[in-house]
Amino acid sequence: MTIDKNFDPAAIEAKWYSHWEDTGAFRPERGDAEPYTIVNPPPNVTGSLHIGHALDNTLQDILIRHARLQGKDALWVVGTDHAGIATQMVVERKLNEQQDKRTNYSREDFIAKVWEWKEESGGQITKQLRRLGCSMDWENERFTMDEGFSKAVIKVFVDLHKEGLIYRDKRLVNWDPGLKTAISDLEVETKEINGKFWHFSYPLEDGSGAISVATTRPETMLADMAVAVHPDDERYADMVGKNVKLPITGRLVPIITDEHADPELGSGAVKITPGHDFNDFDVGKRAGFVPAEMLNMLDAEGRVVQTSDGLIPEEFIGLYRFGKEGEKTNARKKVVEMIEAAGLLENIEDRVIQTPFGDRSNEVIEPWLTDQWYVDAETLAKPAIDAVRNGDIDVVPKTWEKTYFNWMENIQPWCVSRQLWWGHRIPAWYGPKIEDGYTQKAASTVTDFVPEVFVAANEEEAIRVATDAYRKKGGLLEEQFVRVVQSQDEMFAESQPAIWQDNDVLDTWFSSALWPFGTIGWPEQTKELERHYPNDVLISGFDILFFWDARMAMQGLHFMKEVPWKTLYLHGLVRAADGSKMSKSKGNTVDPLGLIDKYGADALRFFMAAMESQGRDIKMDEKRVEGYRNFATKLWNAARFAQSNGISASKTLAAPKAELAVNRWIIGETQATLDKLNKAFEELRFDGMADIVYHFAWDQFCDWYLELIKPAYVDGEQQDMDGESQLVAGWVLDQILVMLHPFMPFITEELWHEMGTRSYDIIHAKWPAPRANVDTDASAEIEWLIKLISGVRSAKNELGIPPGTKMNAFARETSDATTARLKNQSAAIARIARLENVSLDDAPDGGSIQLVVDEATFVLPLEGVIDLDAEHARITKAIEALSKEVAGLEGRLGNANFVERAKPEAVEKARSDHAEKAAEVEKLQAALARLG
RNA sequence: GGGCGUAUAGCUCAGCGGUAGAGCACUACAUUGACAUUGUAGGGGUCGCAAGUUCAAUCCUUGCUACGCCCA
Repeated sequence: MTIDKNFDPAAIEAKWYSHWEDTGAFRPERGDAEPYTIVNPPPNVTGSLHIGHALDNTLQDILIRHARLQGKDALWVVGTDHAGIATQMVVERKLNEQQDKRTNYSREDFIAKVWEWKEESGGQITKQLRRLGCSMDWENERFTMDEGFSKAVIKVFVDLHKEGLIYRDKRLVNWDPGLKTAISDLEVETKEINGKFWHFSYPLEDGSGAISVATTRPETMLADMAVAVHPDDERYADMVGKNVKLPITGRLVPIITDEHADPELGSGAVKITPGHDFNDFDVGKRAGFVPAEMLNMLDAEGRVVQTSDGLIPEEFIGLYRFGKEGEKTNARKKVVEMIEAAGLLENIEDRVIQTPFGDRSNEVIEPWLTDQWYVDAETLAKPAIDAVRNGDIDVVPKTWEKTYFNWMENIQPWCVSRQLWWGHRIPAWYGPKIEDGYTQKAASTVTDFVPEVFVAANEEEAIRVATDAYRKKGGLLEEQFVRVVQSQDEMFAESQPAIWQDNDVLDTWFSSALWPFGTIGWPEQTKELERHYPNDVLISGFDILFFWDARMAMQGLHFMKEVPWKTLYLHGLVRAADGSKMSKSKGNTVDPLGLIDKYGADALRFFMAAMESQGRDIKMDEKRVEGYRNFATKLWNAARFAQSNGISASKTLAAPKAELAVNRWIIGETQATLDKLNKAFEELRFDGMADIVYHFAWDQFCDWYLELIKPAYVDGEQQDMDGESQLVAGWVLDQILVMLHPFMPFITEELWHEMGTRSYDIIHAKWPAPRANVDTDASAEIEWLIKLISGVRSAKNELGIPPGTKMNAFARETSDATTARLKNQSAAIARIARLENVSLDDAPDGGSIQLVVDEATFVLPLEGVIDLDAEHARITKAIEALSKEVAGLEGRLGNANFVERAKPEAVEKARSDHAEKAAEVEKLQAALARLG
């Protein structure tokens, strides 16, 4: 086996990934080992891998591979999210392309079509995650709508309902007229748009005058129910209690007082539309209107409908609330025109308006009065707040705690019903109120019909529960049973006791909140559940802290009585090179698969790790990805070099015994690197991890160690490497491969096998634990050698002497230790520093380079080649730089305050630094004097 | 309006109570030798501004400025 001259990532990536997957390498049987668990944020089944996924999943894979190398029973749960709205939109769009539409199908048929789409085109992202090298447990891949998980979702709904933590309520919701569904507060994005502020004059009923109101939404005046003024506003004191006769509708509405009216804004009086404005809803409730009485004037698509008092003129019915692209009708415009025609339009101001938009549809959200299901988030949030406060959940970086607390402490009821077909259908059935009589046929009452609600895990149980309930209330005969129909209309059409299921589905996030336990068996009490809950860490972007993380904390604590994960690690966004947010519409996205094609998955992964410093977004920098591709190439070539020098796979896990200083040194460096790396893992400092391995592999191992042990050429032929160095180099290379494996799984697996026959793949190797000591003598010797070599190289470079020039050296004032080192390292000195002979005799007269290394001065004569002036300048420059440092240290040491009050270590260090540098200055000055 | 974050070399970013580092870029030199996806050497920073604390501040505190994000 010989390593190819060229490193081609593509050639090895597919090979090793399928090997791992085929051999079950991602989930080895380790039932007795300490468990380690991460659940992957389930990507949308419609999704494809974007750069954010690449970051998120790389970080997780690093931790999972590391845990696996540590011998833990590492489980990385993977699956996809059914993504209610997103998926339904995709399939509807496909139908539209064929001049077809969802409503041409029954609910069942449409859902069947979505499943069909999912089987054919969904889950593309799972293939792409494989290309990134993610070592997930594919054998147990989950889907938020698979049978087991759905069971968990239904159970959670039923149980929360039983506990009173889920309830149905009529109140204003954020209604998306584009998608025709309610959405939660989190799915609303407030944006500033340029709008207008219309000032209308509302005449008083008694003809005694008028009151001026201003609004940004004139069309809603059709459903006005009051005019409010501030209780302290003297201007309107005598009007309070009177009625206004609204223009257009002629509705009589009272002038009321409410703190909400801001005396400073406009005239100080505001129109109140409780059915279409969140503030007005509250004002309306305070004024004594119950939600069921509040006037609604819009349908699900935002078109005007008749209010229950029938006062909206016929010409308005069916008009869209305001004009926008594609909507020819415009209730807003018509209202303003009619007000103006009536002479009641006072003026129009330009104004920037905070406007709510649906995050998926980008439609202006309409506050709409409907019955929806709500989760009592406040109650569920409390334990989740405590868990972070008392450290059961460790938030990394800590700065996010404040954001978490702030949101959780002000949490609002969570609207979880969605008017969609794709998703978990709400397990609630409705039936007639017993006191209304279930055989009631009065069609006119159907609209306002308030049903009996039966929440049950399935239809059978719902029938049972409903039957029991009706019998108990005496509405059913003993032999009668409730049956299930499709809708309330069907029930009213027939004179039979019947129930029908809620048509809505649950918010996608309601189900994904159960991911940490629903994927590992719950509600069954499985062994997996016991072993892998709580999960060890959750890695997520901060953008889903509220959507997902916080809700997992709430549901996990409620149903499992334990936190879902011990650590919550939040990372930032990957931004475009210019710092802007990547988005498809801006066209500035970077395709991670393209980067993998170009530089290899290992390079992209290493980039993600290296750039991930806590609490900061990552700016895309393709040059750095390229740099890490170069790093992989470097490693490849180092292994090739090793192989060609008889270095092969280490036979030992422990560091080999070594006599040579260079080997003792590199073993110590390996240990030191490992210590630093382990610490970085503990602290989840991904950038630190990458930095540590990178510099050890490249600087220490390749640039110094391999150069130092490289055998010399004799008569054009390279000599054999000594056996000890072969063993040690093989061992160190193995340690590097293993340490690097979590970051660069593909190249490390390839080289692992190229270096020799192995009894296991590197994915299952043992994390290094050399327990070697740092040999301080050996380290000092090699550090000295490096200083000497660097000094010679640097001097030659500055004096313009070709680096290959061979010279001799004469050492002055050498200590015994230096004399010994010179002897020990003579081969390396000759080969790398190109000093063929280092003599302890006096140097001959004439031009020479003079180097100070510790106590000794090395004189390198080269008659006729040394430019005396240049050498003079070089030494002078060095003296100047050093003298500056010496002066600084002297200043500090001369300061009584420093000597008395600074930490003793600091004073001691200043003293020794000063002595060392002052001595060096002296030696350089002596050298300068000798130069003449 | 409230909260959070960021400001360090030309660029992208680490860092730290003892006067600064990496990668890229730049400059010079090098090549029968693992690697030009390379090597060696080098230049480049009053650490956003101001005040305070301290023997000592790029680091801690406060204020300011600029940019970004979240919530209302």
